[in-house]
Amino acid sequence: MTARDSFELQAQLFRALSHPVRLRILQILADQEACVCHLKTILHRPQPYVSQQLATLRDAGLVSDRREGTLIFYRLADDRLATWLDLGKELVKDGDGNPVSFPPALEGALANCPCPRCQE
Amino acid sequence: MTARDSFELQAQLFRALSHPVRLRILQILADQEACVCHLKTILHRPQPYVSQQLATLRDAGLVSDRREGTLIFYRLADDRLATWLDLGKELVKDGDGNPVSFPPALEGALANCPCPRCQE
DNA sequence: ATATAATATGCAAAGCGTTGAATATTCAAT
DNA sequence: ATTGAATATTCAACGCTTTGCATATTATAT
Repeated sequence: MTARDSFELQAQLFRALSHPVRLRILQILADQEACVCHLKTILHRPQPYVSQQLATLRDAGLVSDRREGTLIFYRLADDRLATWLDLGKELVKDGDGNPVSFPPALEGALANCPCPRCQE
Repeated sequence: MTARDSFELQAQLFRALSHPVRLRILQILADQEACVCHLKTILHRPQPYVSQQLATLRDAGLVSDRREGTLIFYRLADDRLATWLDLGKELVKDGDGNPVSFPPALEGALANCPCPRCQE
């Protein structure tokens, strides 16, 4: 492992994080694991689109998944990720250099989500 | 500021960080400020290339600069950035999922650098 | 075996980032 | 005013990312 390689690997990690939808997915998963249909409902995006973003996160080693019947639940691959992402939010500035406030993670069941956690 | 916007701004920050040369520059600046010629010497890259990467970092609000005669010194715009980047290194994994070790920041004067800090 | 629900993959068009090369700017010195 | 040194900007070619859409896979139920 050369020095150049380690920075390339770090850059790959940041590249996987440099997308607003993927960041939203990670924030949702920071709360608790979620199936694809749950994410698709929250994000208002077509299912293949969500699966593609999840594949990018999976390839980067940021999330892992587990199958339960026909549903597949995704979760953060590393517990430290959520904490680190939260810390990083303090460094985000808008166009004028002012700090940015993030919306609270939306928790609980979704009325229009077909997954078992939402249908009880 | 909508929710979608805040994640877009966060994504822009990560995009600026998703480049190996820019990450090396930030690590160098985490030690102390440096002029372009110093960075160019360490990185073995042509001057316009280095200035372009610095412009990307500046546009993202990650570095700021100060002119001293004909030299321009760059430094981290936020003290918390260095700490946060260091923390993030623990999350970097190689292709097999193993942790990655980063080379120590190379400090001190450079023999082949023309800047005043190296010519004493 | 078939049908259906949930998820994944493949593919192409459009957009964006990267890079090298040429050129422009800024400052200091003569 | 001209020169030289340090840095910045512009531009074009190339490659990668994004996105929507069609299709494939996997598992369950009948």
